Amino acid sequence: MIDPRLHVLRVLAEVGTLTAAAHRLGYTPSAVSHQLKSLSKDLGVRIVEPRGRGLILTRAGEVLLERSQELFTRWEEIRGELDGLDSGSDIRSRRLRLCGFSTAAATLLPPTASAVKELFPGAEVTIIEAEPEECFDLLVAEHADVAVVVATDPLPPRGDTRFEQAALFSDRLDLLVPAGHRLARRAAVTLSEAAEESWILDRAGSPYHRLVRTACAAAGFQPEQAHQSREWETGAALVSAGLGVALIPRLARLPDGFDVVRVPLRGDPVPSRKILTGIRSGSGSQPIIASALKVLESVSTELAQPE
Amino acid sequence: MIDPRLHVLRVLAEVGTLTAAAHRLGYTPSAVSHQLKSLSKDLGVRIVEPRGRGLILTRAGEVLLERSQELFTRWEEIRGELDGLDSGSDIRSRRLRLCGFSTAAATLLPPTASAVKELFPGAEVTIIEAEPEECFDLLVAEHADVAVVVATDPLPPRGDTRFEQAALFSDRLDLLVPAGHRLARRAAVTLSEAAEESWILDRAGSPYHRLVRTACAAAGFQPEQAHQSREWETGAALVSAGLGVALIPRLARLPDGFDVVRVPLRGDPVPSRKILTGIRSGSGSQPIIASALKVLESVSTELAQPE
DNA sequence: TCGATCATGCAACAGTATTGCACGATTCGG
DNA sequence: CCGAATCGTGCAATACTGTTGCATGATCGA
Repeated sequence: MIDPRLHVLRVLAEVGTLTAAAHRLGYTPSAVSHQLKSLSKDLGVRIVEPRGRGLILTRAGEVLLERSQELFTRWEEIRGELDGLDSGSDIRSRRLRLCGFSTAAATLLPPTASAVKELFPGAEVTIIEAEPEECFDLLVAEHADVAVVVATDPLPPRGDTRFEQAALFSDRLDLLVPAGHRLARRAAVTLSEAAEESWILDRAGSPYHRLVRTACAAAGFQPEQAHQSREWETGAALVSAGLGVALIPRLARLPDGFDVVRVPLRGDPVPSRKILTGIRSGSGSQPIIASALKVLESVSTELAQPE
Repeated sequence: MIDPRLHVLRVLAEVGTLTAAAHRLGYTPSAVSHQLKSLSKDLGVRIVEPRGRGLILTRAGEVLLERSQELFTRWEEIRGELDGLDSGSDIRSRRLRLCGFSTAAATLLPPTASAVKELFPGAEVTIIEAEPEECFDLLVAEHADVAVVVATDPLPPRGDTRFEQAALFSDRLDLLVPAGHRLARRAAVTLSEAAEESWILDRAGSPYHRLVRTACAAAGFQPEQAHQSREWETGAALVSAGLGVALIPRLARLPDGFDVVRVPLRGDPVPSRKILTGIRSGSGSQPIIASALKVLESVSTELAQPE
């Protein structure tokens, strides 16, 4: 509704080079170049200028971006208002697209989807699994309406007026140990009790790696990284083989067949990762989106409740 | 920048039938039908519904129109802000398109254009002659930036938030009489002194016809219409031939060679037609448009001054 | 009831946007 | 200091969205 070329401009402002922006948007550099050129021509104002071998926004470009955000927000509000009063017409029903990182997509979103479908009969609910940073791209591109992401991630734009973010719940971390481990029988342990263990982490630089290091630092030690794993499943396999211990979010379900034990952590604060929701600014006025957020909340407390 | 389909919807709301809207927009009915359909699909809301053999807006359509106007206004403001701070880049210079009814296009706009061109070197200034009602269409379609119209015209949407209208000046009306007429030598006359004359007017229903009748009614008589003329020039020819008298705005210049005399009118109020300017709401923040309005004002007082 | 007016759907078409590739400019590593 | 890599841009070919023209069914006025 609002000129999509503004999205292109915004991505360019973030990444700094036209090529990277194009890649992220699924266009070719040539296309992005033309879009910006035509936008600039339509406005009669120069909005980008070469800086090194990349492009930066001119003052006009920055102002354009800054001010136009209000348009997007306002538009989402209007959409919401429209949905609200269009009682019962099902020209194409409602449509809701939920996106989230893998764990969320597997555990949180399916029950949410079916609950929303019950509240809005005839609505079409889609689930998209995507990396957290990708999620926000999906939001702006209108390929998704609600995002569920991990707060710790590198690029959840903070204070970005494009989005409204809200804390959903804290996903507590459990200590994952082999079946025969000295801590396996304990009802709960503090993180520092595992300070001397060998640790299985994601590779350095990854969001999860940072999360674990931060938690351990808060407990007063540096984990010794013995092995790397990206997926919970491989991590569990390594733990099961006695190669070390790991932290795993309560939400992450493991396949059967691993000889491992989840030991709840206690402490103050209790180690956890923060899950939050994101929507396009203003889109919360759309009934189906508002209701999705509500359902998400009840679903997540329900999942987090069992200890 | 804002979705142009909203313009289509607005015109439809005004005229009531898709075919008429299409005709006014220069599209075929088929195209308009598809535009509305795609808009409706994108929104997931029914925005028009059949009423008789025309279409009317649903409640959602009305709200959409009402609320989206703010977007257009805001966008114009942003444009203005951009133009303001883009100091000295001439990527395509500024561009200004003035539109006005025939007399204005002939007398008011040319000096305005050249004055603006001096203030904004390298700016490209265009003049478009158009009927007053057409002028507003040109504004919304972004084919023109400033309109100069006669207030008396049938469809200058009053209180329409799409436009900002401002009184420019009062164009006094002169009495046009043949050279040897009994009033020809007078320095000024009241309108009622010509009550018994034969009158040359535009055809009934035209804006000018209404204007003259209103003026005469204020002076206490009904003009007897002897002949019809659409253009000032033919009217002057008829007057010159002794077939009657006419009212002609001070602004309207007549070609040489007619044996006619302009006699200024006096009275309270002095018979005149009101000229006003129109711009898209918010676009007044664009420096070149603001300056055009300013220049227009000084140009018109200058033209109206000589007696 | 007949004729006129209207909105809509479908296939053909036109115009716009995108792609792929080549070129010139800039930067970084050795 | 130089070569390789990366970047943005322009041009012709292509793909696509949006428009046209016409036929159809529906509604209204006389």
